[in-house]
This record gives sequence, C-alpha cells and structure tokens, in this order.
Amino acid sequence: MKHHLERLLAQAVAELHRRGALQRNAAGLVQLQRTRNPRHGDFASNLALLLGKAAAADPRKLAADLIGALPASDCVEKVEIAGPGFINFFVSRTAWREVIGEIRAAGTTYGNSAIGRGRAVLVEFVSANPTGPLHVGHGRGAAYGDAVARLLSAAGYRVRREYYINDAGRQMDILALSVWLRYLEQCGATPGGLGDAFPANGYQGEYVRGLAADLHRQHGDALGADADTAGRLFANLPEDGEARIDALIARCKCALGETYRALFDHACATLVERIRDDLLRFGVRFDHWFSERTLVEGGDIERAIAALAERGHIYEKDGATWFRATDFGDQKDRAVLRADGSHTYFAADIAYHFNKGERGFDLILDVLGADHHGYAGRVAAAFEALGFERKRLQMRLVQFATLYRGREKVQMSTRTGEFVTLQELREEVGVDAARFFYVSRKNDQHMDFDLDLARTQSADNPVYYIQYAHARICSVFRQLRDKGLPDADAAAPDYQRLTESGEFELMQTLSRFPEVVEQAAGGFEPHLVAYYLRDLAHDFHAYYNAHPFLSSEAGLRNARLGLIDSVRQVLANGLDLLGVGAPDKM
RNA sequence: GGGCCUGUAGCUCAGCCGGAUAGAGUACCUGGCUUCGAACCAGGUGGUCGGGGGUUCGAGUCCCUCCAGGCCCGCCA
Repeated sequence: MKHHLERLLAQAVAELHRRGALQRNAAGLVQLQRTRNPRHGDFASNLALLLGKAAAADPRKLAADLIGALPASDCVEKVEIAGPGFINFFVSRTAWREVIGEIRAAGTTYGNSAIGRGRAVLVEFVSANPTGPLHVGHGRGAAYGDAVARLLSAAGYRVRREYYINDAGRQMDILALSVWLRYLEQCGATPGGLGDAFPANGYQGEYVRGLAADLHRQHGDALGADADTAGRLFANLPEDGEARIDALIARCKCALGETYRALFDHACATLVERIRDDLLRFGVRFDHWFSERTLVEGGDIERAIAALAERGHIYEKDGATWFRATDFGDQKDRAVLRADGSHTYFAADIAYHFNKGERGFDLILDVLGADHHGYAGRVAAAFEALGFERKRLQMRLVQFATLYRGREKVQMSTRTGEFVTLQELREEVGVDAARFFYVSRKNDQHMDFDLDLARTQSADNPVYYIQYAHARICSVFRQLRDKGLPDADAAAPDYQRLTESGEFELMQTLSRFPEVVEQAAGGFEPHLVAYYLRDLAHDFHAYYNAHPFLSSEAGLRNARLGLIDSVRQVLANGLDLLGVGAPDKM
C-alpha cells in the first residue's frame, strides 16, 4: 500500500519535471509517512515542503501541482493539502480490505521482501570463548544476532551464521591448566585438595571439576603426576598472579609433554559441544563454527600481516611489529607481533577478517559485546587497510544486560564461576520469554534484567500477550469446528461485509507488517518487530472484546474469520522472525 | 585525559531520512464475563523529552556546550 502510493507520487514528480514545472526529477525524495491523526488521512508526504525549500517556491502551490499530476488510482479515496504543504492521502476502504486476501495468499511468506536482492551476508555472533558455559550476557547476543539473521533472510539476503571459536589463546591454556589441577585432585596427588594453592585467576567454576572427573574416568591416573612432582608444582612460583599462572601452565605442559594437547582438546571440544547444544536449545543454529586455531596453524596470520605489509601499513618498533591503524581512523597503532615473535589476539582477528573479506560476502556483520567496542575501530581499520571496502563490514554492539536479583546486582565472572548460565535462564523463564525480552530493546540500550521479576511476573511478559492473541484465534477456529459450522473458506469470503472501525484498524496494522520487516532488517533492529507485534495483538484483543466472530450469519462470520485468520498469520510470521513460538493453545 | 553508548510519565522503554496535539507497558483509580479463552477489554490520573544555546516554515530527532550514568582505552584474550 505504502509503496503503491509512493510510486504514484514519484510519477507525479516525473510528470511535473517533464512539463518543466520542476527543475530536477526529485523522485528520490519521495517519502510517505503513516499519520498519527486520522484527520490527516492514512498517509502523508512532506514532499512539497522539501521541494519548496530547494526551489524557494510556495509549498502549498507545489502540493496542488503534485496532486494535479497524480495518476488515478482505485486505492485513493481523496487527497488533501494541509498545514504548510503536507499532502494527505485517504485510502479507500476497498483498498484496505485487499490486505486480508494478500496475507492469506502469501501465508508464511507475508512480510518477506526482495530488498536484499539475493546478496550474501555473513552474520557472526555470540563467539564466546569456550572457557565455560554461556551465561545470560551471551544470551542477548544470541537472541539479537539470530533475530537479525532471520530478518535478513526475510528481506531477501542469503544469510550465513558463524561462530568464531577462540580456541588458540592463553585463556584456553589457563582453562587446560585449571582442568589439570582439578584432575590432580581426583588422582589424590594433592591430599585434601588444592585449597588456596589453586590460582585465583584460574577458572574456578564447578564445570572445571566436571571436566576433570571425565578425564579421570577415561584415563585413570595416567595423566597425573606423582606426589613429588605435584609437590614441586607449586614450589618457587612468582608472586605476581599473571606470571604465576603462566609458570604453572609451563610446568603443566612440561609434566604432560605430548598429552597436554589431548587435555587441551578434550576441554575445548567438550565446552564447544556444550555451547552448541545450549544454543540449539535456545533456538539458535550456526552454519559454521570457525576455529581460530585453523588460522594459526594454516599460516593465515602470516599471510594477513604480509598483505598489510605489502600495502605499507606495517612497521617495526621496540622489536615488535605494528599495524599503522591511525592511518585508518583508529586511536593508536596496534601491535600484531610481540618482541618474542608470537602474534597478538588482534593479529588473529585481522586474519579472520581477511578470511571473511576474501570469502566474497556482500555484507559482513559482526555482533559484538559492548566491552569490545574499543576493539571495533581497529578491526574496521585493518579491514580497510587490507583493501576491502569499509562499508562491507558492519558492526553492531550489544550492550550488557545487568542482572539483578531483586535489588541486588548479580556480579558475573567466568573465572570465578559466579554467573547465571543461559541454561539456568532458559529453565527459569523459558526460551520464548527470554528471547522476546532480549530483543525487545534496542541493541545499544543498556538493559536491566531482574531475575526474580522475570520468574515471578512471567505472566505479565508481553510475549504471553502476543502468544495469547495467537492462541485465542486458534481457539476460535476450534470452536467453529466444534459447533459444526462450515469452513470459513467454503465460499470465498466477501470482505465488503467488514465495516467496523476496529476492523479497519486491524487491516491498517496488518498492512504495516512488510514495512516493519523491511525497516527492521535494513537497520538490524529486531525490536521494531517486537513492538509491532504488541500493537497488532492489542488491536486484535480490542476487536475480540467488541465483536463476536461466530455470528450465526454466515457471510459476516466468514469475512470476520478471514480477517482474524490473517491476524493469526502475521502474528506467527512476526514471532518466528524473533525465534519465538506461536502456540495454538496455552 | 581520550573514545563509544545512554538520559523521554513514579518505574521499564518506543518514537521510522526533522513533520502536524510526544506514545506503549507497568503502577495507581473507575468500570466490563450467564455469550467465540478475563493471560483480555474500555476509560482516567501522570511529561520543562537531562540543562543551556544554535540551525528553520517546523527539533525528542540535526549542530555546539555543560551535567549525570554505563563501558572501553595492554607487546591480555
């Protein structure tokens, strides 16, 4: 509907231009807006105001000329000039009624568009280090990234979801060490347990003991150390915490030799598998799990640095190798190779984005936690420095959800093991409620998540309000069958029978859905869909309370059933875009 | 010190490329089930859009400045 009217306006502009009444063909300026006030019609355009400004002409006269040049259309009841030069469109009732047939014909594809033109897009999200289970902070990135991916698919993009596994860094060594130390406890090599000897900056979560127990079941004491070795393990360690844990890692590698790799791999693979399973239960499926280690072992980091060097963006200083990020708008230059020749975390990410760029995606979207925002600038800088078009790489930051239990703020740290896992959240509030809550705020909006409230007030969650509308409609159709009434579509419904204002409000809201999806996809803003669905559910519930559907008069009944069936369809389509279910009954 | 995000009703938040009288939920008040599901609906109370200046036909929206909160600023990952 909106696009149709926009085309009419664009034709009017072209016509005026052809007649010489307009300096330039400003069809690109055409924009329509849904009105807030019904007295302003259904759609309004400020086109004459914009053109009047550019041409120093009287906007009201321009508006009159535009209206005069407007092609005839059955959709348009009347067109008016208002205020300083707005053009107000009043859409005919017949045109509104057509949306019902459109929706029912399109079914699950209603709302889809082709604005993506089949372009390939890579969406990378979550990408949490496999050093522990996912927690509620990761949940937001998962819900957001997946909803964006669904939106982009609906908008005609070819979408690939990817998870980047940081399986090569020091954090993973710390994890492996932590598991080994717990394993030594299992072997009885450290009588009474490690107590205070366990490094404070190691991973202290209970799941580490679980991994150690797995190892002990599989290997017995074979990966252990005798009491003497275990005793020497903690002798003469550096005072400093970071140096201390690095020394422990070195001793662990030394004690285990080649089997260190097996320990490391077991911990990593187990946690990745757990994360994958966790996300699947959350309704999120990735197409590809990209391992950082494949970059390291495949020589991709050297290649990426060489590519930067070839373009003159690399220099040496203090024995280290630097990327001149400041040439690309970053705050400071960044090290890629340390003085000892090892690569930095950033170097691996340059290689990863080099790889992403070379895979030929038209659009690359990184969904990052807000704590990585300082990091976004340097990645974008490197991407451009590698010769890629900067616009191809888009980043969206997801702000943290601050957790509360009542008034109390919940502190979270993977290392100390104090966190609420995604699994616990799922079990407490359910997938649908959690996902809807996560995406019902803008990604860059800080979020307070009160766990007590989420649990006790789950019935007040807007998601139930929307799902209830869907279930209610399904229930009406069940009633129809129970009463032995004929199928609503036995004869083609005559929607001319719909004349109530509540019915036209519903049709208008229904017709907005494709616009909402388009806008939400274009701006990576799933929250728009969440707000839209609440509006639609509200219009439906109001209609439900005002008018009976199962009227004894078949013509009116079938028309109304057709209308609410299209509401059901749009509710289901919208919820699906957010990864939320649309139950038949609740 | 620098950078990013945020500031809209008591609370939690929307507000599309600047558009007409700033909207929801929640809380509070008043009504509505003998009838398709009351997890619902109707009505009401509630606003200096953080402060100040600027741009213009028009500013919650753009620019400048100040204030407040969150996060980040390593040859860690």
